[in-house]
Amino acid sequence: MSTTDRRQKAFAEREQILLDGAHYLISREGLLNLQMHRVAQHCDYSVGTLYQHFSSKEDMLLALLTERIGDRLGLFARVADWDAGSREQLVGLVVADVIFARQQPLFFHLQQYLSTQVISAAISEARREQAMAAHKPLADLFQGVIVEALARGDLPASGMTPIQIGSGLWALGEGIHTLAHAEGLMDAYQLGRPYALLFHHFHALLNGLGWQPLCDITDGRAVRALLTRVVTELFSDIPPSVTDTLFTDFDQDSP
Amino acid sequence: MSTTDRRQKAFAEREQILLDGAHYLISREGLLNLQMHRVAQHCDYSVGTLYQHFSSKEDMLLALLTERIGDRLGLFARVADWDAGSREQLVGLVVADVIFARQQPLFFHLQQYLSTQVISAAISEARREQAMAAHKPLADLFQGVIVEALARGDLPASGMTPIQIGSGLWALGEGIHTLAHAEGLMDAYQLGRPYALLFHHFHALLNGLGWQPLCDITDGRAVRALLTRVVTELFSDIPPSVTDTLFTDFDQDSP
DNA sequence: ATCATTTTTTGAATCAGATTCATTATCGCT
DNA sequence: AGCGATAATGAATCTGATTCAAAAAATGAT
Repeated sequence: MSTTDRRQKAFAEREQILLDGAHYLISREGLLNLQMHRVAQHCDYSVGTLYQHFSSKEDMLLALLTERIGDRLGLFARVADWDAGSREQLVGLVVADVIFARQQPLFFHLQQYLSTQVISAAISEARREQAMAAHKPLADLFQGVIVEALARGDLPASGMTPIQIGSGLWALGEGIHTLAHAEGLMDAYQLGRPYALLFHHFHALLNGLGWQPLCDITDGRAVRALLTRVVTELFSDIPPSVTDTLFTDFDQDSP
Repeated sequence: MSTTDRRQKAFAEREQILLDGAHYLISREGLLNLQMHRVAQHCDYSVGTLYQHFSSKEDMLLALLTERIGDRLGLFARVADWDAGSREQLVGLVVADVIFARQQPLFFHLQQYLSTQVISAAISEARREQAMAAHKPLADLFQGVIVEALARGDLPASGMTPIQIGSGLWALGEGIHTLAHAEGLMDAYQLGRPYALLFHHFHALLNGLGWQPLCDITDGRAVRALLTRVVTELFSDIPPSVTDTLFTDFDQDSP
């Protein structure tokens, strides 16, 4: 067994090296220009070895994506451990999401690329399951906030499951990311900073779901005050250049 | 120049033939298996001729996508001509969107595929502008409903532009499409029919924005009644198998 | 109608880059 | 050291998009 163990460990280590190499190359030359033989070359392994780890290029990219989910979860976990109301926590999750989107734009490009039917066809079942499993804690965490809101009575009971309730909120965030990343769209329609819009609509949706305490969305200052609180209490270590995106645009000078 | 005119016309006609051929092949063998030489072959032209029309495969696919926007607009236009309140009209637009998504799943796959940064790099500027321009009437129509709602006082004025108000609604729809199309996601989290969820959250968001008249989202019957009205008044010609998706799931047996 | 000129079409050849697999090297063991 | 077993290698293969030199067709002046 010892032999097998050692081998497995070495194998896992090498996989890490390969993924790091791929990440490095993408960050230097872009996703579009990533070539398998260059990854192998960069890591001083042969192409064949690369294919010992990944069944295809797409498979490798999904592994890269899956790796990052941990970082995302780290940001989310801060929110879960935070002593605050369920509504604040949700806003905290959205802030975490936006911070992550800014810190790791590659993650979103990969996600977008790999979830395309055309591309996802080339991914092995095992790798897909691994990705699903890695997402699980994240979904659980999100669901946990909703379950607790129901338990506390912040949110009126309905016939819907917590996940169904959450799906709208999730979809809204996902949709804003899509708009934000769509080439030329933001400029064409002068949408300003998409993430400022996100918070506005997020609160509107929460209000519409009857999530207590309600928030006056016409009061831009109140919305911003909550964001500031989230940032100072949870994300004070994140560079301001990243958290800046959160702060407004369209209602900068409202009362 | 009669000669030039005639040539241009013939050229445009051939482009149509090529696009139809591509569409036919995709519908038979899937987007994944589309090959340029097969398109040429199928239409009895040479590969070189194909490239006279499209600068790359992706360019051709965007042309195919752009072509369909007209169909989408057709569904949307019915709603714009409909004599109803602004809130009903918005729901009508969402219904149109969902019908289109079911009728032309290829549209969404293409949209998803082509908006990927990796892929969109291979598209000519001219084609991109053409696609943008084709989208314009659709955006205008959507914006028109919001402008009128503001004018009628159905929606409280805020510092936001109509498009900014609409962006949340649009993002929600876009996000639900994304979830609906993500491989395995709906099953993994038992979300049921995504489009039933969409209407629930859509009304919640409208309520949260203060869009009059408010709708009691706990009353599943009322939500469904409005959908039925939209379908019978605007989309009675659409096969029930398509409009079925609209009708719920999670609150089927609520009071 | 003929022919020189321009424009269009053609498809075999090229090219890029992912993937394979026969060969070579390494390992663990006796 | 020698013997399988296991892993690594990278040149060769394969797929499929794209190009471009040559052939064909259209134009229009004589």
